[in-house]
Amino acid sequence: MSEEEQRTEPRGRLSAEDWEQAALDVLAQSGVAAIAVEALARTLGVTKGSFYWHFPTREALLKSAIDRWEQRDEDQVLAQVEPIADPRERLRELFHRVSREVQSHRIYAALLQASDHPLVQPVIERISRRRLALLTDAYREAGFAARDAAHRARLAYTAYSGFLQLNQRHGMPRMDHEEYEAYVDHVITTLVPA
Amino acid sequence: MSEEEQRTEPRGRLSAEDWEQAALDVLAQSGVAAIAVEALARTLGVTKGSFYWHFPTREALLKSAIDRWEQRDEDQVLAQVEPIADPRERLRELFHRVSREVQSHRIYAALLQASDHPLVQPVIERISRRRLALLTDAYREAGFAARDAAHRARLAYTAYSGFLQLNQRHGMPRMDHEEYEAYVDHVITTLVPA
DNA sequence: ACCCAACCATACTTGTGCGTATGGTTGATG
DNA sequence: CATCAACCATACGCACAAGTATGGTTGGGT
Repeated sequence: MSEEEQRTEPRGRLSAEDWEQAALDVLAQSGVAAIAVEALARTLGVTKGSFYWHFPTREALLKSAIDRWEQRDEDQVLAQVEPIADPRERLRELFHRVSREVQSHRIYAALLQASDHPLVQPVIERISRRRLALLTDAYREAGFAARDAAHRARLAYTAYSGFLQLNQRHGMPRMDHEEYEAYVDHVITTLVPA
Repeated sequence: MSEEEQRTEPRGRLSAEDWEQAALDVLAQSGVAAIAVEALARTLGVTKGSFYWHFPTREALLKSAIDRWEQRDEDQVLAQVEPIADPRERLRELFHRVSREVQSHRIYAALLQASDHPLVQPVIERISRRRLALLTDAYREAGFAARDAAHRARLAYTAYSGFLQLNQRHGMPRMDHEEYEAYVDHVITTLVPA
């Protein structure tokens, strides 16, 4: 979680997807509340007149953008991790991947912070269930009893969420790259059975 | 984290503290954004005219209320846990206490969710530092090397934050009382050295 | 060349919540 | 019992962001 990413605002006419992408960028950097149609219009070089041609309402944009992200992200995670046969190795890889991604986790963190919003609450719930199930299955395959697997998965997932919460946006004493790597290793050796 | 708590709205004239307490109640249940002066006035049975006698602005109320909570909460935690001599026992007690408190953690969770707010950001930062230091010290006393102690403390604290985030307000598959106890035990045996 | 659908600008209306202005009520105190 | 400070009500003003109404522009197909 070190590099920066930036979208290039499209020149010329816009499509609904352009608005969704712009919304996701703002979401990643400033949270759900910062997604305002006039502000978005400014960054896209147009006015709200354009927006309300593509979407009936701000909520509609939010929904489309978030759904688009959820789809992309979920496919990506599953494709990268599911094929790994050994469950311990799969868990380690999962932790490592998660520790290196940037934009997608920024968005998840932003959604997490706005999880009282009626539109994002079900998204968070779906994602939590899916990822928790992914972890739980891996732990079971790794030899954990059903209950312990569920608990360990929950622990891992809450640690992940809490980390996003406390680091990305503010909060904790920051770590440099080297210490961050050491931390990730510590987490893996603590939470993944040898 | 199972019982409910409720403040009784005071009859008769109000003081600044009454407003602060009401604000904290709303904060615990509905988050920072829900602290609105007209809404608060309604629940207190008065109008905004009253509010602006006690406080110059909404932000001032927020600051006072949060500061009051931070003070109370910090004193309480430290008083209850610091006297325990054995570091492992202290850690276990800490986890258990944290798992049973309600209102104070609701408030912390609410603040966590609003940690991009300029007024709560420094509060979260202070609290994170203090609690992280508390944990780190305990792990060091328990025999961890400096680096490992810091990492384990961070893991424990992020798990705590993430748990609050994902449970209290929404998100994860909910647990009944018995399973919750089992989960806490799992966390303790996983994160506290035997 | 023209025309229509896609796209955008301008100028509104509306709702919400903070803050202000001003005057009324109450209770402790001399 | 009179008075003054503490407390509260009512009625505003104002800013900000969403949404609406309406008309203008642009480009690709015929």
